[in-house]
Amino acid sequence: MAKNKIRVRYAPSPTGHLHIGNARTAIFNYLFARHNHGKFIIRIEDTDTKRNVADGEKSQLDNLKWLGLDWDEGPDVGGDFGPYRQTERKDKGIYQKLIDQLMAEGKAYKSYRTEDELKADREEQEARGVMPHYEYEYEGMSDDEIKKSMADAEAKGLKPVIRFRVPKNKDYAWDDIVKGRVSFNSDSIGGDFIIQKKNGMPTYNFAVVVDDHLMQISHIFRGDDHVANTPKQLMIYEAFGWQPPKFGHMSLITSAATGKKLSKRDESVLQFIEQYRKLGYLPEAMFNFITLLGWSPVGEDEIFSRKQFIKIYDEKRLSKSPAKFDNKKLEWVNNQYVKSSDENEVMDLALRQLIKKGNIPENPDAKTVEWARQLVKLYKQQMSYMAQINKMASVFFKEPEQVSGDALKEISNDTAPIVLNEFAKRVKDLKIFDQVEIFKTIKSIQKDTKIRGRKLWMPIRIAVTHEMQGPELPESIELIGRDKAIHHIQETLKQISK
RNA sequence: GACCCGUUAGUCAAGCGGUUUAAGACACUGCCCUUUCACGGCAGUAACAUGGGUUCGAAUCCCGUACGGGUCACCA
Repeated sequence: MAKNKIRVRYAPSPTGHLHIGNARTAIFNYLFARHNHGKFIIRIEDTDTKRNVADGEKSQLDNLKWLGLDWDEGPDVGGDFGPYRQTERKDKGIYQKLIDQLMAEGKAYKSYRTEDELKADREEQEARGVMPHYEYEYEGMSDDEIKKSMADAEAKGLKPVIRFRVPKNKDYAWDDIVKGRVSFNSDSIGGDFIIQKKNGMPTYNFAVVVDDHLMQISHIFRGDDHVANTPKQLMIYEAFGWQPPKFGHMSLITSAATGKKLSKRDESVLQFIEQYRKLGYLPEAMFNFITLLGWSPVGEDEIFSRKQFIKIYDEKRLSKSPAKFDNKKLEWVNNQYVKSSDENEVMDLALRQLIKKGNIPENPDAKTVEWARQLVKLYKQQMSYMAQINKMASVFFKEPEQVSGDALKEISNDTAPIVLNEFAKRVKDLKIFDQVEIFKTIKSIQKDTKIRGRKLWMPIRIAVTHEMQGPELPESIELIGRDKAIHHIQETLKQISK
């Protein structure tokens, strides 16, 4: 690419774990940068010091790395445009200088209206049915009167915020990369907005503009919820005479349950990457799934590696309409990866889940590890995320509950007890207890009893595993072990003989 | 309430005025495979929100309506 340098950023605030929506924003910026051989930058927007949490930044970065992202500049790796935390930039006086400039040019001013007053205004406006907005507090005053009003406020001990003087009745428009032409009239954005808080911190709308400009950001991909911020930011670019970057506002991910944008309170969807990570989802699969939420490739394939995504990524294919988060599809994608992934990777993750749940000891011996390996291999075809192994294979670890529901119906007949009695008896006498012999045993029962097919296999499956579905039966029985298998069968026989 | 935006099957989506009797995937249903279930293979059900235009021709362009969403903080 020979055009201007492509530089994009992901700018999280360190207020908590990496959210799915933010992860998606990060991924699309990353993909855009890598596809175009540009730079991907991380900047920490920590100007709201009250909301910052201790490990927020670290958690964000860790989870991004887990997803397979890497960046060229950022708080942890440095770069030529640092510092990469807004609080540090503030300490360097970067914002103050610019704010002073705006004030000197009459494009910003000190505002002394208190938060209580503003709140009252808003309530009154809302009651009147108009959009809540700030009304210019010096309306109609001469320069001298303004000066006096400010002096009076200072005398009362009020601390000012700095507001940006919004131009009257002026249209601000841009060609959005995903939405097309979007336009706002300056009168509809809520009045002169604050660019510096009472405590001296710049506000988001001001700091982003300053930093994006200073960091030479060329494109901004962010969530749809930022559309309304864009005209404000455009005004600031204009006030400084800076060239704004290109904007792309991506549709939001919504909850299938509520239809609303994913919010932290919505418990129908796991919201944080961290949670998926803990459940043993594969990072490649998460990357794959998230990328397909609101973006689609040209062909008909759905499974792509990170490298392939980088190659085929095209920001013009970002969707305009919001996408609901579909858990089933997520699980399907994960299962695709589990099935085709490296055995050791899956094994490793699954082992950790087994240990976490206490199903195998903290430091398993070689024999247990080998046994677990067989177990994981057995369930690999049907697992989506690794934590499922604990439930899927629960029969291997604890005494199963009574057979019930469809499974009970399945074995409530005359032939089931015959099969089970025979199987228990013959298995007991087996010289070698392995899957080959178990298979032969089942066949021999068929031969002698003439019971076959589902009526033969299902009772055994249900009695031994208490599940109606699962991996290869002989192999499963071998792994469960002879004593346990026989015990389960006897318990089941007791239950159905009543 | 105001301002912005969106609307193809249950869900994700392709589609960019004629090649569309509208792809593909998830989910669902059925069949096949495996002397069982699952996995896998094959097949099937199912959609252009609505009313007007424009045009020889509209899912595709324009306008209205309905519905959905986003934003209106000294949060980002």
